[in-house]
Amino acid sequence: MPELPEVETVVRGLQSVLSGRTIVSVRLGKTDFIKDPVAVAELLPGRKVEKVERLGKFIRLQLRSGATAKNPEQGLDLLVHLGMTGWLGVRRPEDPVPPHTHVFFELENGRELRYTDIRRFGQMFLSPSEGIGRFGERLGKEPLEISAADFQTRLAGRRARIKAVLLNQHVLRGIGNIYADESLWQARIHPARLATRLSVEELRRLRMAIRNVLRHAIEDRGSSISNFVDAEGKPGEYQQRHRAYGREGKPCFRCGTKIKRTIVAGRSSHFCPHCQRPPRTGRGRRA
DNA sequence: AGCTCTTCCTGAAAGC
DNA sequence: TGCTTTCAGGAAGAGC
Repeated sequence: MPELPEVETVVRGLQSVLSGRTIVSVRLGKTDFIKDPVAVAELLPGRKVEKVERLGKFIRLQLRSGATAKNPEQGLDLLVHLGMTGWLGVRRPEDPVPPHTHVFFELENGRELRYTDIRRFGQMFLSPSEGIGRFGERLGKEPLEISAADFQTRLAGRRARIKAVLLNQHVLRGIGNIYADESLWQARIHPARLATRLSVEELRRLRMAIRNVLRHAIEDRGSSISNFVDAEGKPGEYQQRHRAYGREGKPCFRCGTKIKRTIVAGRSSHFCPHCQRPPRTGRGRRA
């Protein structure tokens, strides 16, 4: 499932093949995950992809139209969220089209930018480039960029369980269920702890764990769970380094205790019951 | 404010 | 064996 490292992997793959390319035409299949499909179909042809970047779990394609004296350049961005099963990549038109491919952008160099999404939990929408600042602010901070001081104040004020806080894209952007569990395991913090009860030292440890986990995951080109593959179709390898996620019943890499799985904040959560001590008022579990 | 539950969707895996 | 049910989860919205 695409989280920050997977989206970063896709974005890096897209940059080389998509930057400078112009969209010639648009073909759409199912459109229930697109906010304004008519606008996508009508406004994108003729626009050039200037830049590809990641905003949390969103992929941002910065598009520019051919500016004339009469028509000053109107910056437009296409934002794509891969949801659970989304894939975005460039193919040749003659390449086989996987099932559930719903968006085709024909490019001027004869290639095709395609969007495939089995479950259609993804999102696609347009935004004026000027509005992207406000969009980014609502999203919370990049976990690899946030300062230690900012991290402390943002998280310490939260009364929710730390797992819920990590998944909240308005606090930090880009962390999903896998990397929340992996980071909490590395920081030795139980997912059901209340964020506001974490010590300064624990918050420091958590920030470092998040940075460490995300950086290694990016190096490994993400985790291939749910058939994730990058923009070229290559799987990631970080799933081989998971220490908590998906390891229920297997020994903890630190102490050998069996990893447990419970529901915290409505999400399946994996942790070591020995290294990650539950809160005193311990709840937040269910069979 | 933040919790739980529900909805969206499909395919894999578990259950019978 | 083969059909049915459950589960997975990112995000948003309802209701409490």
